[in-house]
Amino acid sequence: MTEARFDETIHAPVRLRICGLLNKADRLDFAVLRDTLGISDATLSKHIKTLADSHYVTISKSSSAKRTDARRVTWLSLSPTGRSAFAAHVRALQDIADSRA
Amino acid sequence: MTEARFDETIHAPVRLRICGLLNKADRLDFAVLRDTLGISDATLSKHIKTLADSHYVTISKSSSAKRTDARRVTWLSLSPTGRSAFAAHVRALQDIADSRA
DNA sequence: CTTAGGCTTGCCGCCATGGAAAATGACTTC
DNA sequence: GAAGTCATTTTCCATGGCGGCAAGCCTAAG
Repeated sequence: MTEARFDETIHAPVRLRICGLLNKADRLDFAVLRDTLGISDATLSKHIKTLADSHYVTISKSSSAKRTDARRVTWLSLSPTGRSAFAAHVRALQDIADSRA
Repeated sequence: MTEARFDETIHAPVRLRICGLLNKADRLDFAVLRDTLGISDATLSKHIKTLADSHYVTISKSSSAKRTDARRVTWLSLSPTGRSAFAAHVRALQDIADSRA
């Protein structure tokens, strides 16, 4: 069981939600995430970059099928490292909520 | 049972910890809280003000006992409103952790 | 009146955040 | 293969939070 560890990078509201969503889904499409969060392309892109720089999120772009209307999709997912960090952060939050920290 | 409600004011790391601590203890001395959090007087004072402005925290200063070494103490505590808000915020965090939000 | 303790405020630098708009990159099309 | 599209990414810029130092205040004690 991972140690509780408060993570400033994850704590920011938008990034916390991103991690929560990615933690449940195996992966999510950039556009879907952006709409779910109700933020702009630019904003999501920057938060994803922040998380990717910490190796918490991985990005993979579908080369797309040859045929016309096949959208190009950017898939986002939490890396194992990201899952651990998120779990540790959640634990830190629980400790705070219970006033154990 | 209160609704889950994400509260930006409470979410800031230092304030989240302040609320967590005050939520458990009935009230805490300014100095103790400052040392527990490991921050400066100024910083704690400003965060407390922020919370007080939202009516989450109440401040009461002991007039002190007449006798000499009786320290003047500033007691801080979570108001009922503050407790509800904190509980609601914690619930919002749980929802995010479980990806229900 | 002067001190001293203890919180509060003003000041200032620094970094985070968000969106609009310009810039990219990777296909499609003609 | 030049031009167009679409889906992000970056740049630019304005706004606002945060922290500490130092000065200010207030209250109680000399």
